[in-house]
Amino acid sequence: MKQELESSLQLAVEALLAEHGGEHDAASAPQVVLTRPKIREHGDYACNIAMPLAGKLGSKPRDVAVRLLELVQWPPAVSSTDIAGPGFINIHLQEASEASVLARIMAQGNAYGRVTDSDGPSACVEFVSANPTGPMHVGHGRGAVVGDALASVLAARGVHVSREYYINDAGAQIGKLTASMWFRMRELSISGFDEELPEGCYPGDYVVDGARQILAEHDFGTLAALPEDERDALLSSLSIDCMLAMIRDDLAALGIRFDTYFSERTLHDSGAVQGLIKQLRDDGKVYLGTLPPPMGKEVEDYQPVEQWLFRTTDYGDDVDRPLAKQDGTPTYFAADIAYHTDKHNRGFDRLIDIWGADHGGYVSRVQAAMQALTGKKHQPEVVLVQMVNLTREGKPVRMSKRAGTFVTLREVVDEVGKDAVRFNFLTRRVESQLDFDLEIAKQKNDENPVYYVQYAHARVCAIQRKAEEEGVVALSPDSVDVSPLTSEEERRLVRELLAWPEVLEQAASRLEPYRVATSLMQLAAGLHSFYHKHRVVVEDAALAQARLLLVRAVRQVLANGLELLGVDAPERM
RNA sequence: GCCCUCGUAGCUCAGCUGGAUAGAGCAACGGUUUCCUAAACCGUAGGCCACAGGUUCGAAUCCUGUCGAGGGCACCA
Repeated sequence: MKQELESSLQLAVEALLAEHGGEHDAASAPQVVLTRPKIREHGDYACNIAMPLAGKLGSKPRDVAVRLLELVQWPPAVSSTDIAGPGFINIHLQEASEASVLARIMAQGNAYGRVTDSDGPSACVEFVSANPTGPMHVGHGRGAVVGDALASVLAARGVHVSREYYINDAGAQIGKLTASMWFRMRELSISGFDEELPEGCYPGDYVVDGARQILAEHDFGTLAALPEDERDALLSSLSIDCMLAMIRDDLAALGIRFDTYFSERTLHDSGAVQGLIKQLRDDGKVYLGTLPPPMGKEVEDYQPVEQWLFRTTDYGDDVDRPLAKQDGTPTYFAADIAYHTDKHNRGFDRLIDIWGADHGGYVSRVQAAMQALTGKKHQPEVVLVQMVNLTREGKPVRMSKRAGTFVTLREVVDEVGKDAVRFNFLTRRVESQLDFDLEIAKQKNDENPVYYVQYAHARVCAIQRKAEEEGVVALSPDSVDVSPLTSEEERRLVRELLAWPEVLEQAASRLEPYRVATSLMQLAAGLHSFYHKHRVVVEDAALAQARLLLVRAVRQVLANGLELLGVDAPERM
């Protein structure tokens, strides 16, 4: 509907420009964009096109608007238009065409607002990608929830989505994990063991649990008898599996599953990383050079060394970036561009990465590298998720992985519940830092917006049960006369439902899943407000049928939205 | 020193590819339950949109600067 209206107006704009002739032609016509006014009196859609056009033509905005309305050929659904304010064109739609949305929602069900497109673009959505060296913290959880919901929203709009977890199972941190595990295994197995945990190792209890699990399946004596490098290789693999199993379990508790777990190690083992570096060297995109010492940070051990540097400055980065460390092994950056190249080669049209804000400085170099390799700009598309400040009763909960004092994501999910965690993480834009208070999120009261939306859903279910009790049988949606729905509250609900596809479209195109959550809160508010003013199960059979259809449609859209967010839609609360 | 994000009601946040009177929840105050779930609803109060310039017919929104918060800045991931 919106597009129909826009193209109608666009034709009128072009006609108006033609009237003026001269240097104005259709190609120079400003783009007509309709908006939904905040104020109801301003119609269902509003357009500001007369203002910029007036500037172009040297006449008054209101005169331009008048002439446009003379020229335009509206689709039949338009009931009236008017010109308001400095020159806004306000468009009012016929109620019938609005209300027919109810039958459409019931016919389409879960598909309402969705787009299915077998030729649609494919996208790899990479998120979480936490090191398999310990449990996930709350910040990981936010990225996980945002990534998961974003993937769902994209899928709902015709994108063929694959959810992917990049396992950082190579590098020094894994060595630390392995050493920590071996320490705990010896501690558990050797009587009178009194060594101190080595510097840099992970002190958390989860390591002890992991060590116990591995010992349950592997004999300590056999392990101890192995040559050290052989034992390290085996233990690091077992440790990673163990940590990954824990992470998957934590993700499952949040209702998240991935299509692919991609191991960084395989990129090294297959020679993909070295191959990439060689290729870049052959292409002259890499050179041997020395980087200046980093600014603003105390670095005692800086020493100028020649390194293989990627010319990312040619593609908008601040400095060239090293691909290999002093000891010759590839940097994380080298592996990561090999990884992104792999994704690109797998044929994805879009690469979308959800990263924590602490990786913000990393964006331009990966985009630069990928542009150098594929020629595509802004690839990957990176969504930076800001930090979560965990508090309890307003006091910050200090977290340190090294000290082993952090609150894990799992503890929070267990304490607060999956739905509350997910919804709270999804009601805010990712750019804003998020305060998450354990005591507030735990309360099952109105400080928790998730219950507000879920309650609206449960409430419709209660109405449906009541209708059934009273012997009111819902007619086929097509045969319900919706003309009795004339009150302010009813019309508001219809308008909210009508806007739903646009909400999904915007959430997908802007990579902003929070729009779904805020939209659901508005719909829920409309439902609650309606509920208190009007009864559904009433004597007047025609009215009862119309209202029943309305609330069923509301329920359907609430359920659709909650499903996208991964939040349950309970029938009773 | 440089780069990124943020600064809107007492609190948590929407509104930001420029539009009409800056919104919601919580907290505060007052009201609503013979009636489909009060986890709800209705009302009142609450604002120099951090600050200062600029662009524009029009700026919370765009640009520049200042201040403040968070994150980042070779050989970690």
